[in-house]
Amino acid sequence: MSSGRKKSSGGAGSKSMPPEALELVAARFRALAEPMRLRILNVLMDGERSVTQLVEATGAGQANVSKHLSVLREANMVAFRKEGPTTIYFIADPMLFELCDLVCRRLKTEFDAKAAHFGS
Amino acid sequence: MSSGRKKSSGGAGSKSMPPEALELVAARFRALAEPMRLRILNVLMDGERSVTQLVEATGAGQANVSKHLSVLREANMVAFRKEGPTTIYFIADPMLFELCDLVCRRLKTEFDAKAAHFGS
DNA sequence: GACTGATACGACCATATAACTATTCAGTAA
DNA sequence: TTACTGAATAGTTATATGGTCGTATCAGTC
Repeated sequence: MSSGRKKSSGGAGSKSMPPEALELVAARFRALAEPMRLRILNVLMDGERSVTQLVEATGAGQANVSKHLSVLREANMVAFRKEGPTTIYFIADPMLFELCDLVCRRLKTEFDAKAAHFGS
Repeated sequence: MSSGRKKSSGGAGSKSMPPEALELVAARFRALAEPMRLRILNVLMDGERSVTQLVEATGAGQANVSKHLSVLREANMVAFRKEGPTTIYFIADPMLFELCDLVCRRLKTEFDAKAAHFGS
């Protein structure tokens, strides 16, 4: 049983999902598939920021940051509040912390495994 | 402290990551950003399958499935073994189970929250 | 009202890529 | 060898999207 897995494992994997659900999940991952958006999220993980602050922190153009923020907004990953003329964004989805941690840990594992091959 | 988070939370979020690392993480998510690839992974979560079986299970063209499999291979998410003339693919990254479970649960949470608004 | 700063939006271009068709390659059997 | 099957690849097209520029909108100030 190297790869077999019971159907009753959980709520995610097994039992074929309908196309609409797959599209929703894909859209989720698609929002995270851009380095610039990850950088924005990474900054926001340190605390809320205005658009101008994000522009400075990322080095990207204002229009570009604004567009990426709208993508993250539609994915319900960030939210904002208005404070006078400025808009302040913050992370709205706590899942992001777990998600990024999961992927980063996995990448580190693979990297270490590769490094071990050279170290042998 | 509604959005503040300590810097020492883990290995993922905080402390700005270098662009190369962000690109690696993005590539990871990019591989999961296609419904068809999710469908393939979903089938593989029930156990290993040949390419032909995947073609039948997904309803996609053979060339298309093959290309998606190569993407998943490069992302180290699936692996394969040859058995005579057929190639048998299986999930190589256990992280996928957690990852999909995480996203699916989150989607369900949001869906239920929206449904509650109508039910009130 | 006019002006300034902060942000969002639309148009545009360049690039990436999903899906399809046809072809090629590898392995097996006759 | 030839024929057949399973799988990968090349070439093409259509679409999606990231980045940039210019402009619109909106809040605050003079």
